[in-house]
Amino acid sequence: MNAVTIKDVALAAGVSPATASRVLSGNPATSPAARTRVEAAARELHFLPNAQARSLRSTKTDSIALLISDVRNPYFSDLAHAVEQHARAAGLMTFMGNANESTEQQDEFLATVLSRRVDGMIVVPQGLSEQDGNATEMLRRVVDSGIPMVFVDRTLADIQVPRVIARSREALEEAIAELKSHGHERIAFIGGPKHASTAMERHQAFDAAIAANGLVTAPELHFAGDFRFASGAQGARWFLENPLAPTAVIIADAPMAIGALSVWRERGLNIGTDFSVVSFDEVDALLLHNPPIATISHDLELMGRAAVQALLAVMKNESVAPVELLSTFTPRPSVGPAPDKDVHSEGMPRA
Amino acid sequence: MNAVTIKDVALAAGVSPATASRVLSGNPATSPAARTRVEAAARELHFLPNAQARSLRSTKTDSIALLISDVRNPYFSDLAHAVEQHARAAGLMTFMGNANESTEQQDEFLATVLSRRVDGMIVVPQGLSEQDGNATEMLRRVVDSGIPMVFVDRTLADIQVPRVIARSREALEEAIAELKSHGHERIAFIGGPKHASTAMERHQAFDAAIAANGLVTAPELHFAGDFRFASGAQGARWFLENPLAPTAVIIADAPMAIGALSVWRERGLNIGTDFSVVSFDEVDALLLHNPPIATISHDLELMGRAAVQALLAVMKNESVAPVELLSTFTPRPSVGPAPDKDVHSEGMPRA
DNA sequence: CTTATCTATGAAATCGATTCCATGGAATCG
DNA sequence: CGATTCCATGGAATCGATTTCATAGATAAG
Repeated sequence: MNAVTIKDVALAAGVSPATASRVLSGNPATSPAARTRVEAAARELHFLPNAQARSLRSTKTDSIALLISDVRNPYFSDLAHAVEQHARAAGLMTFMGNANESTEQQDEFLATVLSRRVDGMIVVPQGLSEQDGNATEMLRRVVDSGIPMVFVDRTLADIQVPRVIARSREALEEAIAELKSHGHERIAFIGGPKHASTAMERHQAFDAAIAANGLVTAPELHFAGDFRFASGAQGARWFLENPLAPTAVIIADAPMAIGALSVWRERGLNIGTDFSVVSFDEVDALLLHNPPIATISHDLELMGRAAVQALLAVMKNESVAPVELLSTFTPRPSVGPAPDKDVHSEGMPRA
Repeated sequence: MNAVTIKDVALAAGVSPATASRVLSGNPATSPAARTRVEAAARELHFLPNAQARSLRSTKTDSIALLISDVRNPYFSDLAHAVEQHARAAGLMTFMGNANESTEQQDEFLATVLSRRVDGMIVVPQGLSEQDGNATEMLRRVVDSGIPMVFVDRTLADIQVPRVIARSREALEEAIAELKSHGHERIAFIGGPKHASTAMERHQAFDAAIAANGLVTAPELHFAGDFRFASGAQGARWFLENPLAPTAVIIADAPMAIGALSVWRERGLNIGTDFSVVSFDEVDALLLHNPPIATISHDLELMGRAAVQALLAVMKNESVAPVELLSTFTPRPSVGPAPDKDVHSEGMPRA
């Protein structure tokens, strides 16, 4: 492999490995003479330090791990990109892992990364700590190991770690007020999986906003998806067949929204006319859709930056206050007047 | 941190560290008695081996690195997901890095990963080796270091490494034949950046197919983008203002296609009527678009699997033949009859 | 019953860096 | 000028595992 070790460099430079090490790691206790010769030798030999040996001794790695829930969800890839760029600016390499919405894969990544050592971790956590203790056991162990860690986007109720999350309450209020002003009274909600705190937060905020606006509140208006395409498609069918005949729907993330829209398009329905749609997350497919979909979105660049800042603070042993970012509601033509008749009886072209 | 070392486990189990190590790494030269006691002690103490120490000695890490060009491009996140799942199935952890279409970030990741040791690397390489030697110098050094490596999706002409790539020639032939059958004669091409081999391959295949079909061939029909949203938007304007008044356009990747479509939509143009569009990559936004966009797509699950298989073979010192996957053309309503009059004169609503 | 073979084990070397400690020589001080 | 501090340096210990090597004890072979 890379046969060049620091001994080779030291030999070539005519100094001891200790001195070579000092020069290469910027220790000031080195003479200019030694410095130039070691540097020349290192360059000459293409010396690349063995990070394992280095951090085995020094316990520093200049790298962090980032665990996201789903690489293929643009929400998370945007977040990942932001985290990576800001970490890079702080001199930290980012190792990305994909939990794939599974606690097993989350645990595997955590264990690997913990045993390979990183200086800190930014985690979008999964799991239902309350009901299913061992779903988050590994995570708790990692936290207990003392490695600097922050949660981003999602949290776990019973694991206390600095966090950067989004608050959708206000934006949902706006969205629902907007729907109400268009005459909608029965609004459905296609939500996310219980293991994601964001799903719970959005669901509760939805209920609160519905109640505050005096609109119809019923468990039948809530569909439990899993934040992925297929469950959005299911939700779309559920919506069409809903006995309460809702005239609008709010969807808790983009992949589900896309799944739903693809079903509705197939059935020839007209969004904004037959019924109204608001989705979380602002992604190309929703903006390019005809009509464009009203969204509740997050500034992921900001979220990524805040997460990195929080982690850097934790790494410096500073105390970090939780960060709550506000979501933004953007009205678009996917919200239109509530149809006179139910979309479910004759208003619907072919269902 | 994780204060529990193998010595603690050995002590607790009443054996030497050597025996503990043998038990924990599955060495058969261990007595059942020792085995049970060490295993119990390890479980008891929540022992997590220090991967750095382990692989410092053993030079095995059970992990690979995956370098992609752009996390936010769904094409690559799909590929990443496939690679990750198949690597996982083979017992390998994947560390993902994002080159962000920049050779600098590519080099940083390569250096970090090389110095932290991984057992192999799957790389979507960037850079123009022919013209700009040092753009790929680091990559060459990594290859020379002897670490098992395969290229996926893209290649570099002068670095010989097993590869898994896609061939678009046939699919482009089909696409262009389809366009021709609809009466299109002047077809434009919005291509990718020179540093990506896929951009070159698609461009050449386009030229070949155009020539084979006896259609208009002219440098003015080619726009050089960079595989990203903004350059697609530029390309869209370039297309509308093109003096040769092309009636159809093929776009070399999805982010550019989305950028272009958003411009055209803003101007109120009707795809499939005013002019026809074919895009590479099959992503939600293109399928949900109205009308759906005809695409030339790749089986990324297959590509990811092939890449992992190739890497595993290289790691076992087997020789690996290059893999070429065929792209698939899927006609959709974004391809329609060529307009009688130029879209560029009066056919165009408001430009 | 003796010798040869095998098995499980521990002590010690090893991987490649960093860091503690001791030291010789230069610089500073009284 | 002698005593003291400072500086750069090399030798050796260290990080936490794996692996080599030697050995005691058990087993098989003659």
